[in-house]
Amino acid sequence: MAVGIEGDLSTSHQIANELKNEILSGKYPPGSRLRQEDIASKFRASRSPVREALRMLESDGLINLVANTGAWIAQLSLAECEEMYQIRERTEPLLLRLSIPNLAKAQISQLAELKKDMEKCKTTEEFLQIDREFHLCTYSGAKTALLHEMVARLWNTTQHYRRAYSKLLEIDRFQPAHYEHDLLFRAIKSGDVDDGERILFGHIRRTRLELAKHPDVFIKNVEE
Amino acid sequence: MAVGIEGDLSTSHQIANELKNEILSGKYPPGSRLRQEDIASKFRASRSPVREALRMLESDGLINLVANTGAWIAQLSLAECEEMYQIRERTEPLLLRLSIPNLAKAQISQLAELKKDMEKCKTTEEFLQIDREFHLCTYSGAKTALLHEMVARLWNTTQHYRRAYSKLLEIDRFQPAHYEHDLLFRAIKSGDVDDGERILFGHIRRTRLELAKHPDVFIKNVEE
DNA sequence: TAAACCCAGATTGCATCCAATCACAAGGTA
DNA sequence: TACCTTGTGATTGGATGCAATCTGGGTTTA
Repeated sequence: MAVGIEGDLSTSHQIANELKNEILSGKYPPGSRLRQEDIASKFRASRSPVREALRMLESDGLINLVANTGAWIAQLSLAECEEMYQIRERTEPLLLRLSIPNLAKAQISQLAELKKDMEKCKTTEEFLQIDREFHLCTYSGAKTALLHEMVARLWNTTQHYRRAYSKLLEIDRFQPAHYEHDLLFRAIKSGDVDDGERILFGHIRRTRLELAKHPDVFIKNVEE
Repeated sequence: MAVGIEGDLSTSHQIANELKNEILSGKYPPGSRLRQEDIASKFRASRSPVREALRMLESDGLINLVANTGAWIAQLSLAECEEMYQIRERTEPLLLRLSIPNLAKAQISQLAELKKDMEKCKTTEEFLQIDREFHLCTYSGAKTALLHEMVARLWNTTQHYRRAYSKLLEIDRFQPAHYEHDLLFRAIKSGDVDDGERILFGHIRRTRLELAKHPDVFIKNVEE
């Protein structure tokens, strides 16, 4: 039985959480295989909770399960990644709209802090982390659990590609993102939901178009 | 070992598929409990594949799993259902936009057939079935697997409430839906993606507002 | 030479048993 | 009477063993 730090979660949940963090941190590259036996011995548990954990990760879209064959870290083609971004363009502005009216002053000032941190951060990993915190903070006023879940899923499944793309960029190519973050911040601060939606849409859309300029980051599309 | 009709699927998948159909057909009301042992004996299998099947259904949003406690048919509050519909208002027009340019003539004529069938159908169950087929057919031109999956999930999780709501309506209250379907069909036939998006948005939005007039269909919101 | 076939090792899928946890009712106490 | 405690039955969670299936390399054949 695995003895985790978080004592009262079931073994399968502990395994799922730990694996999720490792996958999002980039420890396993997309397409790499996960063996039940390996994971089980790593966590000193049997394969039963591992299998449950793998199902949870599959429902998060982080891995793909194939019957009688195994589990692989999810991999997106460029077309699929663009699809994800188009969905983000539609859903995240909605989430922002539902959030803005409920944001407290504490959260506005936290956003200001995060924005400053992001502008002066040095490593890709640091940027990814703070950028995620910033956007999730802009959404934190919304009480919509299901939409939050959906958006988190979209972020998680595209995490690998945001990382790969960010590493390719020169420092000065980040400027547009910083400007957009500033504009977004101002719209939020003044409570302008329409402007917030519009800016966020453009922010995600621009990133999608930038991503499409780097097809080398993706597996080639295997359609037909 | 369960011997299903569909021979080459794993036991867990067969169980998941069968349960899914039963849930969508309304056999189990929202909030009712599912016991692993009962399901296992029903399918003449052990609890192992049942547990896997329950995980699959959870990831489809059809049931809720609580650790050490059990599985329940998913239940939405009015607020959560409105949330689902708002997400649908944003994502389905996108899917329609991506579909329209690729629809073949065969599909257009199939849509015409479905529309006629829907106008003259008698029972709620029949309407639900054909309405679903109609809309999924309008999306069938899009090659976006992930977006399709997401939309299917939204339809599945709101199925119970569409049924309950439809049963409450008088026959003549269906008229607006028929008109919207006709307008949608014309937009699709003429390849007008912008008009298609706009009409579909309005169609889903109107249904959301109608639903909100029938709070009795939902559990009361348990927030705070 | 290239393609099809086949077999062994590896890996997943399922059944069964035992442990851990929960829900609920009966009993005791203020 | 109302509330808290406690114990039992029911239910889920996890470990182990075996059967079913897949993967990949070597061999055979056209």
